[in-house]
Amino acid sequence: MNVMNASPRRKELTRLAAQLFVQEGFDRTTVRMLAQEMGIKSGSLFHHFKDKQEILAAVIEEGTHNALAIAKRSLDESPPSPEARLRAMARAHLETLFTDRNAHVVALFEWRRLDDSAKAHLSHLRDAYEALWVQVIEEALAAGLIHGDRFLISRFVLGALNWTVRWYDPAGPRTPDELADELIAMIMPAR
Amino acid sequence: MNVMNASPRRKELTRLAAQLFVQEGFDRTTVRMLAQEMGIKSGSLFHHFKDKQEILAAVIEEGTHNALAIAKRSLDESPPSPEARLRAMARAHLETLFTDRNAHVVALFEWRRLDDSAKAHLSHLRDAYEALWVQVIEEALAAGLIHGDRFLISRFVLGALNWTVRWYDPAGPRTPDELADELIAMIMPAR
DNA sequence: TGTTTACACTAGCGCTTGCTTGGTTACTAT
DNA sequence: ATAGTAACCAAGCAAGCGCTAGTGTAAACA
Repeated sequence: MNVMNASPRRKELTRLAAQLFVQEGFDRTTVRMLAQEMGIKSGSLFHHFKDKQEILAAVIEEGTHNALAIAKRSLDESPPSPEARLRAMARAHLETLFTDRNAHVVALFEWRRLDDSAKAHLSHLRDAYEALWVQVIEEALAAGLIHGDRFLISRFVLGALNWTVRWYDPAGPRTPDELADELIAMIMPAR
Repeated sequence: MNVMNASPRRKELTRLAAQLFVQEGFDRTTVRMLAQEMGIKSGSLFHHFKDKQEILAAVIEEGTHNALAIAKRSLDESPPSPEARLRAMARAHLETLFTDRNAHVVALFEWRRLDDSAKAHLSHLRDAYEALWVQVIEEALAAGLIHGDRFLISRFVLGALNWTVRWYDPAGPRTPDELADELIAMIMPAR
């Protein structure tokens, strides 16, 4: 088995797996389906991954890692005003949600299928991402842009954003950035 | 097989199935697990339901039906002001989400497992429910309580509300009604 | 040149899955 | 008493599942 996590072949396989997991769901995706999609036989799969679980973990890790990187970069490049930073986070969230869509849908809806050790490892990444949100929202609260409980707000906002994968079509008339701006406008009393 | 949809035995079985589907997910719940939970043998299950799919459809139909009934009743009993009606819808949504929690979690996260004919049948119920939301939001827009695109707002709000099943604990310090009120406050500029 | 490594293959094991079959029991209506 | 029906059970089938064992091959390395 290949232990090097960043093998380019493995990365490509992870991408294909994410697509199948979204189409069929993790449980319904068989190792034979995965192998066929990758152009190999099912036995060969286990040269790259220890077991099926590990494929799932690789998909989710990849997606969450990217989300964290994009959010940090966006915040760094954003003007320092609380409103700009709030907008930057919302835009970054939708950007990563729809460029890396497959991985994120898997992360959102197949999280429970991870075994305990994978969950423990990955929840650190996820918590780091949520912490960015709470921080930006705290700044917005302090500036009087919004009102309410910071955890409640971050969860409502994340819920609204994550739910977009269920209905939003990036090929439609509205860009992800516009979508993010509309949400920010919705929760900001002041104009 | 029992064709009478409202057989009391079948209703009880549906309730138990909902619980297992939430715990394990639809795919991971085997007919043997379902049967054991119900105190019968796996073969006997197919006296009550044509196949495993039909159990899922029964769970989702029951939940969606209740949600629609509760929302309609809440609107009837609400004062006629747009703000009161908006608040009533949000409260009704969380009320049904957490009294009928199992059925709704299944409806939200196992919808894709339904076959096409079941989807077609049940999406009518769901559309009727969403239409109530769009209507109430239209009234709030007309009254100047909120601003923006009505479909966008209803989807953001429903997303935020539905996502609560992932983090909210009804046994915690906040009641569902308070939660609903906080969300309404978040999207209403005027105080 | 000989050895290792990466990657793929064939073949199939042991197990679980949804579902069917044929029959039994208890109750109810005639 | 008789017939009908709802609810259940024991047994098991055919298909599919994740995964393993053992082998082949070509490139990279010593």
